[in-house]
Amino acid sequence: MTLADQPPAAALVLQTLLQHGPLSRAEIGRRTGLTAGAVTKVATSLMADGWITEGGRPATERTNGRPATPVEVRPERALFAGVKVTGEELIGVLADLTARPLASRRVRLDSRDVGTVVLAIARLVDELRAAAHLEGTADLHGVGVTISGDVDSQLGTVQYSPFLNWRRVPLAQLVETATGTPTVIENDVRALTVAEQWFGAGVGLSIFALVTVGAGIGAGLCVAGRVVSGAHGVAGEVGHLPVSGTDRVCTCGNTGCVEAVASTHAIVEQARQATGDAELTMDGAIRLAHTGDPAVRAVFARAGHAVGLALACVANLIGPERIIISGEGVASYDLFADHIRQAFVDHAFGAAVDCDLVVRPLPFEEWARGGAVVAAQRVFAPAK
Amino acid sequence: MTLADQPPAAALVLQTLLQHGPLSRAEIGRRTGLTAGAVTKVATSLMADGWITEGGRPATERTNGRPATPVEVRPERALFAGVKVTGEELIGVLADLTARPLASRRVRLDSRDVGTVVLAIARLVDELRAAAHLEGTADLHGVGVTISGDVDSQLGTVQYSPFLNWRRVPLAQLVETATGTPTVIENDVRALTVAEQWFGAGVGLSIFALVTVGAGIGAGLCVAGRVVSGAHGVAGEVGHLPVSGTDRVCTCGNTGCVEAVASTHAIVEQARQATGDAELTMDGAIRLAHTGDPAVRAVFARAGHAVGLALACVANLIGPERIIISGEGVASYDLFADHIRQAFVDHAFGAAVDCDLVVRPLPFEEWARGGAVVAAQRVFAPAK
DNA sequence: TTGTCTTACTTTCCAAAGGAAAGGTAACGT
DNA sequence: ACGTTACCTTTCCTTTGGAAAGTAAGACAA
Repeated sequence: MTLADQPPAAALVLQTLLQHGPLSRAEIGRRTGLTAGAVTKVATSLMADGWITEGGRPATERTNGRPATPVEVRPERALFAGVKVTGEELIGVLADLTARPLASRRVRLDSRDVGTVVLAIARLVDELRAAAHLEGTADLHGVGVTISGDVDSQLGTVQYSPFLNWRRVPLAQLVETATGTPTVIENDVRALTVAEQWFGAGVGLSIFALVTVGAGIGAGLCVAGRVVSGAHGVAGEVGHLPVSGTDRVCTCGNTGCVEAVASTHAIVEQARQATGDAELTMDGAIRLAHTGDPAVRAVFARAGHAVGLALACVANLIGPERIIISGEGVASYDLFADHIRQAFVDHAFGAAVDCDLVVRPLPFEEWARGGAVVAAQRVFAPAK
Repeated sequence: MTLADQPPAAALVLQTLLQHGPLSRAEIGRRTGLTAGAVTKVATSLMADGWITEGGRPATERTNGRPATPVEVRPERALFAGVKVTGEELIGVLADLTARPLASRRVRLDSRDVGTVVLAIARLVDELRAAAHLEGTADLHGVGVTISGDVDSQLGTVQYSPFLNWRRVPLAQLVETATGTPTVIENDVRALTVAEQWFGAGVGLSIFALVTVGAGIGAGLCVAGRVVSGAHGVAGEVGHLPVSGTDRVCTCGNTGCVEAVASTHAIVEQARQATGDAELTMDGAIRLAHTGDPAVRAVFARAGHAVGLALACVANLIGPERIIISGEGVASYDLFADHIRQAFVDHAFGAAVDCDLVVRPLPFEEWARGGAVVAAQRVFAPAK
């Protein structure tokens, strides 16, 4: 089922293939530091177990010598379900071993009661499982549930979820029982970070950050191949970095938080104040800004400035190779972009400005896919 | 010479003994996860090579059964020199394997020319070497040079040092040639962080930060056993987090930097403005504050507030188990302490307030000791 | 066609490392 | 004295991956 009965190097080889597509055995050896003999043995073993297969075009060009026989991952070897839980709905995705999404479903939640939600998750997973059967492959290998808030993925418990008002819920156990499938849970931003680490804009980077801008503003940090969880479950809380003046009060009760000026809610509120239109929506504000309304544009400018400062904090503190900017807020990115960049380059210290800023509009399904990747990690990156 | 001819587990065992004093073989097995047999083998091998010795009181209490025979590190097995280079002087320390300082020297620098400094380092190391001979043990095993600025410890080059105005100086190679002893170099704050990680307030913590407050304000981060270097050599730049208002301009040209209000220089300058006394020194400012001068006290309060915000940023972003506060500024810590703590608890998000704040007055020799520890790391934590 | 060159892959052999398990050892209590 | 307990040692064995020699498959040239 897992790689447990494979040699340790098998995980290394599989990871390399997952991240870098079809490769010849020789190339795998070069990248992993294994000898050619070792690669052959591992590859044979992985092939016997259906994890990889020969075929696929080699990435390398023609040369002298014997032509290479590339091997590649068999994506259908294992399927995973990822479920993102919000206060209002469940978003589910079925993904294969290479994290390609095969199906997705959304379900509204009418109750935030633990039992109800667990049942809804189980039903959603069953639908995805049915879709998996349509794919004509084996059963689900694992389920990954992601949720915002304080999640202890080791224990498998949700320590505290503000949106659902849950405390110390052993969600992994509950979902595992309800679905009959091994289940892991993880904080939503961290799961998204893991997905980017293995299959997104973080592949191959030793250290990077993922910042999501939207209803909330959060971040995931990946250092030396592991996503930082923080000693107390708190990490990547860029939304509450105190960098944006003292005039607005954040939902957390403080002043100065990035979220107090740059969250969707904060932007709408400020735009309403600026225009005097108490009914203004985000879309309306974006339209006004696009038509050049100076007051609304100033709101976006300030938000962009705050986000830029937050990115500078991240860059100055951990020195990432790249910061991936994402989230619903990215839809109106053109309104912030210059201000984000400007504030960032102004306040990034020294070589920290060399940090690469990348914008990725990750749709909501991507968040659910993060869950699937976390579940898949149990297979291809065991015991980390 | 090194642990190279010892089994891989030897490093693990030696590290455990270095960090947790005399332990019985059984206890080592429990802590490292090795079997009893493996520990015996490794211990025998380490003992044959002089790294450890039987003896020392066991930390555990009397119980039934055969009494334990504790083993402990032989500190004199290897000696290391640590040198901290500043713009004005060299500080050198001779330390043993357990990082205990055996001797220390200071030398004024009258030139910042590379050749001159290298020569002065070599002379200083020779003096320490002489002291080592007095100790009646073997020769120096390694030299660790630390220096503030952008240091690439892999390459062994100082990429940029503002204080010395050096660029791309292959210092490790130069010092190694001049002293005839294997030499490593490292950024000074990172070296201090490594020292705390192995032998200080960071022992046993999975994630912690060290913040130094003084002429500059910097930090070292230790995540999952490794000190973060940053992709571009920049990391832990808390001094330039933009959290402290826009009225004062930092040396980096920006406004809002913590250093602009909380560095020694900034405090003196603000105190001079507040009192109108253009000759006021730091000591004078501290005296005035202690006698209750409200204007000067406000300067310290603001500095403490800024440092507290910076600590909150660190806590919110990486979620350390502990933040060690250190540096020359700690001398007047009583003037800041409450404001630091207040700003920290106000702005630390959620469980991040559980982060432990510890004050450690690390004298300047400790910085040099950091270099010795970095050099020693090459022995007991190879190839990390 | 044939030989040589180059690179890819496979096979065989082997040394290292640490686990499992059994045995030896030194204290205590009865 | 004897059992109990926990520590330590020894022996044996599996696993793992490296070294090195051998095989395969194409290009190229004579």
